[in-house]
Amino acid sequence: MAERSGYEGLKLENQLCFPLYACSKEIIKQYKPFLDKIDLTYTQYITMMVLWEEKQIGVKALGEKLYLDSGTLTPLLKKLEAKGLITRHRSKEDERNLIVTITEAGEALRDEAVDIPMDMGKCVDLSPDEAMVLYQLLYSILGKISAKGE
Amino acid sequence: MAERSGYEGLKLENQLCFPLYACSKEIIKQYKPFLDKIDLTYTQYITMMVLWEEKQIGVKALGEKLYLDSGTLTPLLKKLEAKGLITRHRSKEDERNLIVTITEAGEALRDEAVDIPMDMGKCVDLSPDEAMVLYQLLYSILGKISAKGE
DNA sequence: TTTCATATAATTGTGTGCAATTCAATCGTG
DNA sequence: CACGATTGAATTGCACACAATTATATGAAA
Repeated sequence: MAERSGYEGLKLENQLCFPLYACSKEIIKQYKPFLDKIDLTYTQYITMMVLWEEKQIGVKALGEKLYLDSGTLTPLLKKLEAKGLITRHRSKEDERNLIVTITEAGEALRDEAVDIPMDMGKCVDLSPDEAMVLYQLLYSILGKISAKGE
Repeated sequence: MAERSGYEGLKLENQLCFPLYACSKEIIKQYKPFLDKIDLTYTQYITMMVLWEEKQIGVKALGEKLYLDSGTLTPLLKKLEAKGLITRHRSKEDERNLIVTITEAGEALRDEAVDIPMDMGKCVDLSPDEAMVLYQLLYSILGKISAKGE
């Protein structure tokens, strides 16, 4: 009621996107000390999380899971390969597809990473209910956006 | 109950941080077509949003509002200056402080940006209640993290 | 089978994002 | 006033992130 300028929408505090963006960055920053211990960046960490589950996956499927494209993944995967955590090779059936496979060393790293989720949970400190609500809202948004792009 | 591997926490779907990170990126991607029209990147856009409100602000205060540091802001502000949207000059009282001031052209851009929040609202499509809950949870997290760093 | 369209990863270029360092200005203490 | 500590911006170096382009491989159609 107070504001009739027509510019109300153009305020940082009135945009959902901004706290989302800021929150994401700040939480990732909280991960840094824990990830430093296993010498991974955040993006490398979420990539390894997929590989700890899948053992083997194509770059395209990996990109869909992580919402990342080959421009980001190609150099990142080369670094993980250089660290000895994964191998990269072309699919025999279709040479266009590059398959990423976790190595022994990559598997072993999982044991060193096992406490990170709990350590981080302490940093963020939401109630289970709040976490659930937030989680569902975020995946609802992601679902709607993905649906739009087909 | 089903899973006793001890690795349950190390799954992408069980980490709050991941949907937050993915959601932030995907929404920013949705902004692109609208921001292209006024030739701003997302980071430049939120910077201009502060300046449309404040007219004039120091780099330090700007960084605190945007959760960005001088390493990000310095080159970004130079680009905005090159576009003629802002000016940069040192404070007379304390030469360490760099003051950013919006120009006429910067003010004028506000009129071209005025529809962006509504256009984006259509893209995300949450109910007002959901948006409010999400908004409050995010600022609650941001508040707790800021409080920890004093 | 040749050729055109499609699929996929890699490359290129631009713009963040942040830690660490540097540099200049200011402040506080003796 | 001197000088060491602090502050604030700029710089440097590294790692994304993504749009656009390129290159190669596959598949489909004539």
